[in-house]
Amino acid sequence: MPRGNCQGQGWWHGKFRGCGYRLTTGREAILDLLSKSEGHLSAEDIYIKVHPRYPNVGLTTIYRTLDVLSNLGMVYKFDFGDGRARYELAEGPRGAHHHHHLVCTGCNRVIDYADFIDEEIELLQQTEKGLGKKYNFRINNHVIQFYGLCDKCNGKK
Amino acid sequence: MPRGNCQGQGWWHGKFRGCGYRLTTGREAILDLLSKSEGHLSAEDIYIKVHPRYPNVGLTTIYRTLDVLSNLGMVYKFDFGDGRARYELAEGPRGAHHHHHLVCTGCNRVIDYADFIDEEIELLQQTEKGLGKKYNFRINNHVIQFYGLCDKCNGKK
DNA sequence: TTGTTATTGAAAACCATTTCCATTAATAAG
DNA sequence: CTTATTAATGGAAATGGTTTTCAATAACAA
Repeated sequence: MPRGNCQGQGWWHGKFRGCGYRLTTGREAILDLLSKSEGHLSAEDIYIKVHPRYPNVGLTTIYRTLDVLSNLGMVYKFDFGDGRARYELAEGPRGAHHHHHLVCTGCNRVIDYADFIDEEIELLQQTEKGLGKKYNFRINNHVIQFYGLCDKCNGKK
Repeated sequence: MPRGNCQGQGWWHGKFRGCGYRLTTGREAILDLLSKSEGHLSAEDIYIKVHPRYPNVGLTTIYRTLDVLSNLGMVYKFDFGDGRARYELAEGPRGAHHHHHLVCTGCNRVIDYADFIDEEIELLQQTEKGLGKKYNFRINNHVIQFYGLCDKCNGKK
């Protein structure tokens, strides 16, 4: 059964099955948590939330599942510079609320923003198109992040 | 002597001295290499190039120096998803050639591009301004990256 | 030249993530 | 439903980039 780029439309089950992945308790629990949480969860965050209820979902499984989800395009993986990866559901059941990130390098707080997002998306799409053609790339993702100091951290000097 | 955000104009020496840092052989060697290399060097890359000529510049010093340079804003630190940080001189002696990155998730190749860069910068500046005001952030950096498959990796399926 | 102290290297510690491998369980076939 | 196949699992161990420790060194100011 095919495994590669399985970019479908449906939700969990169909997508998993269609790509030859099995639907397990752990995977459902992780997807469930992600869809109920407000973004930026680390593998450990997820473990701490999921493991008590599903004691036979280990940290290893969390990592493996996140990797699968990431490859399927169902989850985005971010690096906010604090030494651990963060994960976010790419699109909720009721459609995406696209946003980008504003990261405080002082306290590692991350703010989702959607201001100016339309202009950003517009520009990104043009750029993707142009770059894709020029460099012969099949672009399927992008990252925009701003780094700075939040008011609290800025005050502390 | 002050250590914090020392965003000056001059080049190495002045900047270092002004911030209370000492100018050492190792630091000069690292800066020298960075200014002569085309971007995206990892700490190890730098070590391999610098250590033979300066045997008493260890990997630890490389990391520490890169950290200092990064804090001074003289070097940008990037994560291209291959598990190691990459560093780039923020601005060459003859001024910056600003660019963003196009990363192949297949072979980890990184392409610098400067197409559309003017529009990107323009939008980024507007966004920075707006976000800074709205969220009370002192923004001093940004990242734009595109991820995809280069022609070779795309062909392989 | 000398005193102060930032900087250094080597080794050890750190810690997020990955790998190993024997066991378990999801799925398909009968 | 039962059984066979093999993907998935978890705990422990390994990995590997980065950071910390600490005694020795070297930049710099006096």
